[in-house]
Amino acid sequence: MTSLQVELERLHEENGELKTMLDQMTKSYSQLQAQLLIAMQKQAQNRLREPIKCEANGMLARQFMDPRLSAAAAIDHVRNPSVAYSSGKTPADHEAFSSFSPSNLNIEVMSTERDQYKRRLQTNINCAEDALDRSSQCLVSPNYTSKSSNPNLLDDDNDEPKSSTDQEQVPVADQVPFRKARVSVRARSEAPMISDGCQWRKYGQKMAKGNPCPRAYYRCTMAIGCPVRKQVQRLAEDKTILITTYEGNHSHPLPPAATAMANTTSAAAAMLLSGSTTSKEALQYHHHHLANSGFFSNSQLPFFASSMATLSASAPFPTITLDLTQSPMQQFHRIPPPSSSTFPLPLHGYPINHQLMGGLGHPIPAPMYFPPNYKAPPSPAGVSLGGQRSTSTHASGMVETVSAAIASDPNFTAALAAAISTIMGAPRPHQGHQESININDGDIANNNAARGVVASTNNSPPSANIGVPPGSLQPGSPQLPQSCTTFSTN
DNA sequence: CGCGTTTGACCCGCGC
DNA sequence: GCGCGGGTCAAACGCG
Ligand SMILES: [Zn+2]
Repeated sequence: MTSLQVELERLHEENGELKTMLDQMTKSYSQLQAQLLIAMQKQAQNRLREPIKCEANGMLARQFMDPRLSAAAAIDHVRNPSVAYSSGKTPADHEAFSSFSPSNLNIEVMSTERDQYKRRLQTNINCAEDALDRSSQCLVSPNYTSKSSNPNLLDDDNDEPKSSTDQEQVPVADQVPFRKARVSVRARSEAPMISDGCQWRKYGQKMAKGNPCPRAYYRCTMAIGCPVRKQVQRLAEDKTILITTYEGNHSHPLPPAATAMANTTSAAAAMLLSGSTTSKEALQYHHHHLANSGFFSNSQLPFFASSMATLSASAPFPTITLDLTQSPMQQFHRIPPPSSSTFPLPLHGYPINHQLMGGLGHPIPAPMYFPPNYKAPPSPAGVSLGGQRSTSTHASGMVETVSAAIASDPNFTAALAAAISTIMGAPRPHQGHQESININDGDIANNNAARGVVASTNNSPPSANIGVPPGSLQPGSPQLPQSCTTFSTN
């Protein structure tokens, strides 16, 4: 009895420690991510400024524009990331890469926002930055703001008073840009909706043009003003594949269960952005670079998955597509649409899958799809945080929470890796260059919540989704936190 | 009765 | 100006 008690106590302590650790990790993760995103933005901007030979589409125009404009555009661009995940089986399976990683990601980037962007740029040049919507901003918890008090996150900002810009002048809350970018995720799922840890309210449904299956529109309801939207639609050819397209950044802290997705999309969006701003070549370069750089060894990044990236000139919005459909074994090579080009890119596939699929620490009811070959995170990941613990995730109560939190770690690692890799490889062919980035914290002023829509919680539609445990909010991990640091890329 | 979904109207950009 | 298509609004619906 006594020994048991002692043991129990010990466990409690350990638990506490773990929690703390987790919290810290989460924080740093968030910070890193924010930094990363910012860095990416920056790169994008730089890229825009330099007249690079981009094969591309609309981007060219931008590039040649007034630097400022382009910068603004870039920013703007960045701020609205939209990411779509598409999963499904790949139509063709070449063996592109073998992947040890659970899922091969197929990334398609359609960088075709051009016209709209141009326009937008022209119209609100004055402060694209401000204009960035706070809407898509993610706020950071107050505590987060330790370092970041400098108001300027972008160099450009200096030039222009961000103060009263077009609309609301919120402190620069939006470090993370992406206004229009979209991230689409493809995943096999019988459930009507993938549980991504967020709460969604359906606000519309429409028959898509070339698809028998209707497209559903959801809005994030975890916070009243949250600008995040998502569209869910089944693939016409294969109805078992669900395509979820995300747009915007959460303006509120996310529960652990939701961070994976959020982070993933953010990273993808960032990549998209850097990619879009980058030429295809650059991307390839990036990939190559990554592959060759000893920076990360595969062993260290168990979660890395190979993926394909596609740039397309025909998409309305810059969109990046992550294909989670494949199980590790079935690799595939996606066949790019005629107008797009694909190339391999490293991305963190596993975690996504894991999380996306609802593989959080806690058991989730049916709706979720678990990857057939899903295994506990490879312990080799020991290097990475928390990897080892995640294996032992079936606990209850507190542990559950913790494990859930931990579950997101792998993702964290992957996301980070992806992000970093993007940064390192993509941007400048010419290496060696240091940039310091300052991010300030902001708050979000945006509240268009005023709409008639009532906020409600719970995402699960009748049949499927599972919500996230209400209590498991993770204040410390806003999707895009801010901080200020220096990044060196080379 | 409250709240989320349903569903047709409505809006808006775009091409003709 | 018109039609189309993607996207959103919001009154009505219907489920606990
Ligand atoms: Zn949200």
